[in-house]
Amino acid sequence: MAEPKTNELMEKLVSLCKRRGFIYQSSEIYGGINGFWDYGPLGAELKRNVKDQWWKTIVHHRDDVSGLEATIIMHPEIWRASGHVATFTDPMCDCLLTRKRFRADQVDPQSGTVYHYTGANEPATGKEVSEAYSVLLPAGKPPESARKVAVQYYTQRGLATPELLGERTEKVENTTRYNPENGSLLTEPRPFNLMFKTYVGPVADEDSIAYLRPETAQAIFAQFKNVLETSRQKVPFGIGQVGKAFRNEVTPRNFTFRSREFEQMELEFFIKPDEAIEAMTGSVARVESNVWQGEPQSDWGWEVWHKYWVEQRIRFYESIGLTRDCFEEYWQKPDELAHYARACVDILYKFPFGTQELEGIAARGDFDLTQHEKNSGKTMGVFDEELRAAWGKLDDAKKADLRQRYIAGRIAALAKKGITGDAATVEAGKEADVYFDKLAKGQYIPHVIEPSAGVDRLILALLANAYSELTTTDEKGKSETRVVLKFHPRIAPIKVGVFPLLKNKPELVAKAKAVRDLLRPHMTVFYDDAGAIGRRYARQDEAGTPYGLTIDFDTLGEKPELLDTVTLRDRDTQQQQRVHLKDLLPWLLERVR
RNA sequence: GCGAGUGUAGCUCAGCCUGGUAGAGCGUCACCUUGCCAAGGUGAAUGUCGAGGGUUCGAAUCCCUUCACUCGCUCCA
Repeated sequence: MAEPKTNELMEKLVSLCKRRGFIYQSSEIYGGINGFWDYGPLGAELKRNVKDQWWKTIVHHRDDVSGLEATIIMHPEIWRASGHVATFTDPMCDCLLTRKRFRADQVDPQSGTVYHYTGANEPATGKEVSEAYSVLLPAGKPPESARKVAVQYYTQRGLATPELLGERTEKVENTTRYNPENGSLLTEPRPFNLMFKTYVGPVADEDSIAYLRPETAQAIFAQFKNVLETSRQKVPFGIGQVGKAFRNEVTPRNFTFRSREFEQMELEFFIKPDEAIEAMTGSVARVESNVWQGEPQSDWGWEVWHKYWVEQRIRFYESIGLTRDCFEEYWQKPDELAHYARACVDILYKFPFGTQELEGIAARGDFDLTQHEKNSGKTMGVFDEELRAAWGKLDDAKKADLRQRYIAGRIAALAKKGITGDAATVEAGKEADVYFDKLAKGQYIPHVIEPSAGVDRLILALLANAYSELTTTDEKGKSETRVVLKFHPRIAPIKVGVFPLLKNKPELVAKAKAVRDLLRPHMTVFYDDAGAIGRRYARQDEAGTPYGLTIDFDTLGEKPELLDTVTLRDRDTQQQQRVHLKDLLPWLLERVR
């Protein structure tokens, strides 16, 4: 994937973004700051359009989704409940020889003989390195292999033919200070805090620590009950949110693709557990592969809902101009899934720098709400009158069948955690008692499907997708390459450019300004009278403006039958048509929204 | 965080090796011109040479430090 051509495209994109005002480096006048990017005039419009389109599609155009806008700083307990405090603060250490990084708590303990050195020198040149180093030699291996590793280390420090100094040995047991692969000493474990930390209130002490949210999802879970109450929604329903999130990434890379401050568009869609569906409808619908599942049905379990949302999300991308062949779907394999996930699909976009994740659609079970119920002590369950009624009519055989399958599922889950045999059977039985007791009363904790998209990487995908070059050759044989950004009209920062054919004719200028004023309440319009008309078209092509309007002498009535008509030029085809002013607004609105 | 490379006008880059006080093309702006695809003319603006320090009579140029970007490791719950 690292062909020069692709890097070239990224370089062109980066410089275009700056030149035309899509994306700038944050704090550029002070030398920039790693992992932060600003959106310029065109970028701000583009991003706004994309977020609006998501919001319209997910929230406004559906009855079963409500919106939320939560704060960036939340109670720190939220991040303990979600597991972020634990997983985002693991100490890490690096191999001093190969630079490979390890989680300090995941290094396998080893025993053997440690060979310590105080340094090394090079008799031929008199150079000396006085850094201490040591190598762990597993029992049974010859001492030469330890020395060989040490020699490699000092060679990296600038000695061509190092002679080791101050060798001494030491027996150790169960140490985690050495690389299991080559015996090299590791660096001291250092904390890697991927959450941005701050302090709430004037006193910066341990008790006032708070975090900038590393994802927007948790706020939705934390406000789940409030939204359920006030929106009068019933499961299945969703809560959507667009907002900033922050991660102290080790290495921000690939322009805005991995930034430390970024924006997410997340939906948490809450559904009934499969057992409840089965109790109410008799069976749970199955996924038929590669078949569109149609509109939501009452017998959908999590698998069909998951598939449904994958399809919905791809349709969204199609609606803003990304075709299916830009994507790859990656269904995570069972052993890759995070502990809380039942399934996860990554929608990958074929970026110039590689095929990378644009959106993840995870089936998270009831993990998050359960965690918050446990940590907050507040119930996250819902009550379903119909479920209670349906449960009352179930025969005992069906109940026993459901319970048996549930227990089998729990035993499998416990086995993953290392709990097996009688202990697992007993534990699963206890869980089943609690769970089915509640189901019988019509109570359950909803499960969730989470389509989670990164706005900034979507913007990058849209820019890469829109980028095209057009090479023209004039009559003198001089060829010229111009850039055209082929944004879908829905997301284009500027919808229409308005140009008087000539700027030294006041009637044309006045009429063009009138046309601009006619359209401006309804869409972004850019008026331009500088330079030749072709130049103005080209400038708008580069900004991705889908339509250009030219006001000429016919508009003013030079040919009476053409009075009040304008030339409408299409960015992608360069074709022109004449449109009457009275038809103009509906014609444009139909295409830009 | 490690290693390599890069950093000069809004953009693309020359100048650096061999120190002598900064240039080109494109773009931008103004005026003229221009009857539909970056036409032409005239004029103009724009640089703490990424930042800080050092060597030197003198630093874009040599040295050190630092920041940012690109690539390779690593990380991406």
